[in-house]
Amino acid sequence: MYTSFTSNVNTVYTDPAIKLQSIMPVARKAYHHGELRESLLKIAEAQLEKDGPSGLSLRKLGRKLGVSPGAPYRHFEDKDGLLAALATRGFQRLRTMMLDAQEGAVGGKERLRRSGIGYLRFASQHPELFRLMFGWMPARDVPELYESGDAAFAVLVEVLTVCHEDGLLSQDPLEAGLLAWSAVHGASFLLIDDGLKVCDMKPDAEEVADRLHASMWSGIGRSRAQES
Amino acid sequence: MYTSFTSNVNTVYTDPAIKLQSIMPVARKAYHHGELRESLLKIAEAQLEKDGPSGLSLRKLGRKLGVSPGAPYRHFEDKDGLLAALATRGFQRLRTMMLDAQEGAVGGKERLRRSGIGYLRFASQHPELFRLMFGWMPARDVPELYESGDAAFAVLVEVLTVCHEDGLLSQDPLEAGLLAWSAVHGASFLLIDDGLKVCDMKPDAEEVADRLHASMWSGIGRSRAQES
DNA sequence: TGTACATCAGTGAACGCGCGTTCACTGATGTAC
DNA sequence: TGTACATCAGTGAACGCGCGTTCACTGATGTAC
Repeated sequence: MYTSFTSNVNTVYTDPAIKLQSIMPVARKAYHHGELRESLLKIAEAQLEKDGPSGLSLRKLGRKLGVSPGAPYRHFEDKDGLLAALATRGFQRLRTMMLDAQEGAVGGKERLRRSGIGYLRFASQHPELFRLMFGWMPARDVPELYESGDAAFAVLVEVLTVCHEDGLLSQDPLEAGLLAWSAVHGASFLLIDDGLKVCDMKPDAEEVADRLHASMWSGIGRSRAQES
Repeated sequence: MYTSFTSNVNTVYTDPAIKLQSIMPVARKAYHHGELRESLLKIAEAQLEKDGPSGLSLRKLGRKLGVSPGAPYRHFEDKDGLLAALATRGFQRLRTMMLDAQEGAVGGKERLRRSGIGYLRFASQHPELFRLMFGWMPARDVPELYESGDAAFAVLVEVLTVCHEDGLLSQDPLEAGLLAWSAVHGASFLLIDDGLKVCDMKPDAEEVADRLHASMWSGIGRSRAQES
C-alpha cells in the first residue's frame, strides 16, 4: 500500500492527472465500486439494527453507498435475496459465537453453559438480525439458509451428545435439547424485547445464561431427597 | 331487528324508496358504519395473520370495510395506535387462554403445566400477533400495553407462588419463573418458526408443553442418587 | 311529540413520499492472441 | 508489450404502486327544550 502510494507520487511531475487521483482517492468516484456486495451486506445489517426491517430498502442502501438504485441488482436477485444472505450469515456467526464461547472449556456441562452465553450474547448484540433469522421466511426457497440454521443448532446437539456420553444426562440428548434450546431461545427474545424487567433482572447475557443453566440442570422441582 | 324489518315492509305501498332500502339492506350503504373500531381491529388481525406486519395498512383495512381512507383516523390516532390496540388485546387474550387452560386443575404443578399449554396454544393459533406483541414497540408510550403484558406474566408468577407455598419448588418462584417463561416463550417461537423440525418434533402445542414441563421440573442433569 | 342544534362519524380528493424493479446505456476490466 | 473484444458492474431515468395522513365537507345521531 505505502510503496504503491510513493511510486504514484514519483509520477506526479510527468502527469498531473495521476497526481490528483493518487492524492485524493476518496473524492474520485470510481465507476466500479469493487466490493459492492460486501458493502451492501454490511450497511444493510447496520440499517436493520438501526431502524428495524421496515427501515431497510435497497434504494436507501444504494444511496448510502453512493451508488445508483439499480446497482444492488447486480449482486442480489431482489430484496428477498439480500435478506436471505443477511440471515444466512447471521446463522453462521451465531454458530461461530457459540463455538468461540466454548473455547478452553472442559466437560460437557461447562461447554453447554458457555454455548448458552454465546447464544444470548449474539441475540443481545444483534437483536434485529436475530429476529430476522428466526421470524422471517423468504418467498423463494434458499437452501443455504436452512443449512446454516441447522449448523447452528448442531452445535447444541453436539455438546449435549458429549454430556450424554459422559453419563451426565438424565434423558435423551434431543429431549434435553428441546428444553435447552427453548430456554436459551426464549430468554434471548425476552432479553432483546425488554421482557426480563418483569423478572427483576438486568439484561445481562452472561447472568441470564448462568441462571438458566443452573435451573435447567437441576430442575425447578424439589426432589424426594430434598423433601423434609 | 325482525320487527323493524316488517314494519318497514308495511310502508312499502306508500313509499317505494323505502321498499328498496328495506329489501336490500346490504346494498344500501349506511353513512355511519356503526362498529368501525371493532371491525377494524378484527379485520386487522386477520390481515396481520395472513400477510404479516408489512401487509397491514390502514388504507387496505378501510377498503376491505368499504370505508374511506380517512375513516380509521376517527378511532385511532395513527397506525401505531391500531397496532398498540391489537397487541394490548393480544396480551389480554393470552392471559385468558392461560387461565382457561388451568380450569379444573388441582395443584400448582398441574396448573403450571396447563398454563404452558395455554401459552403455546395461543402462539400457535396467532403467530403473527404473538410476534407483534413481543417484537414490536410503539414509538409513543402506551401504558395499557405494558399493563396487559405484565398481567399475562402475572399468571405465571401466581402459579409458581402456589407451587412455592406448597413446598414443591427447589428455588425462589422468580428464579423458577425465569426458566419456565423462557422455555415456554422460546418453544412458542420455535413452534411458529418451524424450528422444532430439527428436534424431530411435530409442532403440537400440547406435546411440546408436556415434554418441556417434565424436563424442566426434574432437570436434565443426572442427580447423585441416579449415578450408578 | 316536534323542533333546533351541537356533536359525531363518516367522505373523497389531495399531498408528498419512498419503494421495488426494469431497461437501454456506458465505462472499466480481463483475456486471447 | 500492445491491441481487439467480450464480459461485467455500474448509471440514471422511468414505471407504477400503495402508503400515511390531512382537510374541508356532509350526513346521521343524540339531546335539550
